[in-house]
Amino acid sequence: MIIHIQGKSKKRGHHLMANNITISQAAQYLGQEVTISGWVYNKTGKGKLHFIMVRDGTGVIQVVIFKGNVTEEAFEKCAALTQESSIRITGVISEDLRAKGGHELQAKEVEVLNIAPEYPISPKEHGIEFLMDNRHLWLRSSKQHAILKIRHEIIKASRDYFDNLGFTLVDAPIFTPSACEGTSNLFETDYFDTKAYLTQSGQLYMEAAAMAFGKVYCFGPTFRAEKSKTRRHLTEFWMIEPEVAFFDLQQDMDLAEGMIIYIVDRVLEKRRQELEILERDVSKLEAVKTPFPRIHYDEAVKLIKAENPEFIDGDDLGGTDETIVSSHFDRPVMITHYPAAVKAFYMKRSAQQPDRALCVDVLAPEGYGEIIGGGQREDDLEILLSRIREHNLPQEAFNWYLDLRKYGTVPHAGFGMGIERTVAWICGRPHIRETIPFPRTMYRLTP
RNA sequence: UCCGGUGUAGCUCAAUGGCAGAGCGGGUGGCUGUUAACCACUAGGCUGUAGGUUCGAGUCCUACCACCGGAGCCA
Repeated sequence: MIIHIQGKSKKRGHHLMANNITISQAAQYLGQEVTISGWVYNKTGKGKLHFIMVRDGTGVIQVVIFKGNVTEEAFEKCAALTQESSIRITGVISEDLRAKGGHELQAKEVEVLNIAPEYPISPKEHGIEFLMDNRHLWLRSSKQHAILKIRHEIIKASRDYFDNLGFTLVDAPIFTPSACEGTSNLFETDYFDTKAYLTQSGQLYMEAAAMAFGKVYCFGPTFRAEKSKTRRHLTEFWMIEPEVAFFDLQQDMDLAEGMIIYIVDRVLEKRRQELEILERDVSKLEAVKTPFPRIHYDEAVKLIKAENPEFIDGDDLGGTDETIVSSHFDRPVMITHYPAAVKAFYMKRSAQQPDRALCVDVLAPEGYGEIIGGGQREDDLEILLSRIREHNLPQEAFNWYLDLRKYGTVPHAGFGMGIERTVAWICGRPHIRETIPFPRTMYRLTP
């Protein structure tokens, strides 16, 4: 057999007719001749022998090239390969316990697509600013790769969860004429001869959709122009927001709990390998089982005051307060009945405690904080009107929303789950900026 | 916006107010089983910017810029 290494597309069409496979499939092709396309992840050698770690997005495999087996020219070409050079290799998959993963590719033919110049991200440590400046390249690193694979699994699992329950996906607009909740700062854009704002929530639109379809959800980006500088904040982040007609707070909480269980189970089932790469303590995730503790705001305050005496009853929970509460439980905890004063205008009030909202926040374990906020919506037209006035919101902007209470109003509830915070928790990452492909923060708009 | 911190080689970091340094990465050479290989040699600098103190400033002072961590706000 003629063994040679092919140069830059010199003999296209004369390749050995081998199967094109992904590295993840390599184990199924032991002893067979295959072609793999990918990038040089790392290279080492021993004089007349090259070891090239090649990754293709599905895995990493060691490619072995012996000088005695190939031409001088071919060997030189492989010697010139640099980190992140792109190549296509044909060879035989063989078993070898010295290789990571237990098998390797004995190269017969290598096509060099591109020799990369000095790659900025070396296998050693780097600072966060440098890595974020190189985010477009950092995505190739194993941990970042694993995080985004898990992010995909979480998104897919949430959508499957709702789809399986008969929900309809109804996407909300990104451009909105006004604030949804009237609280946080919005990004303003020129919209022809008027102003438009980037959405901070699809919820109001989901309420309209729920009255048309019964069970709906939306999934999309949301924007907050807050000058927040913490590990929990981005200016652009993704939310999944279900809304269900005829649901009350209890049913809403059941829905949220079921979703979290479903997501965690799915990630444990399908993304073990990625959790391992991230060195995630999976026992923490395996502990996430039904039922989740459901505690009243007043109970939460007791827990908080025991450790933070300065907390003022009636205030919203701060980051450290959330950590105090969640540290008492090994699974997500649901806090209900916050003071209505700290919540949005559309929250329905409790009949037993008129100063409390029929709302729920879900705090992730291990100090990851709020991942879900939701509750039952005010369904009475007159009460909603007075709330809009109390909050000094422009009634005109909410006329369409008020129509939902005019024409066949029903009890309904829903929630929003922040994808990045959920990914951060499940992946055990300290900072949410690693959980989105290209993060946007107060100080970062590139790449 | 407030509080604290850091800016030195491509990267990660050293350097009592007294010659600008190491490891990694890059380059050259060596090695037939490497796993972040190893060995030898080598190139690489307006010490964030602008002022100031000093015989002398990477080091001390002032302002600014950039980023990091935290707070507030929130998902």
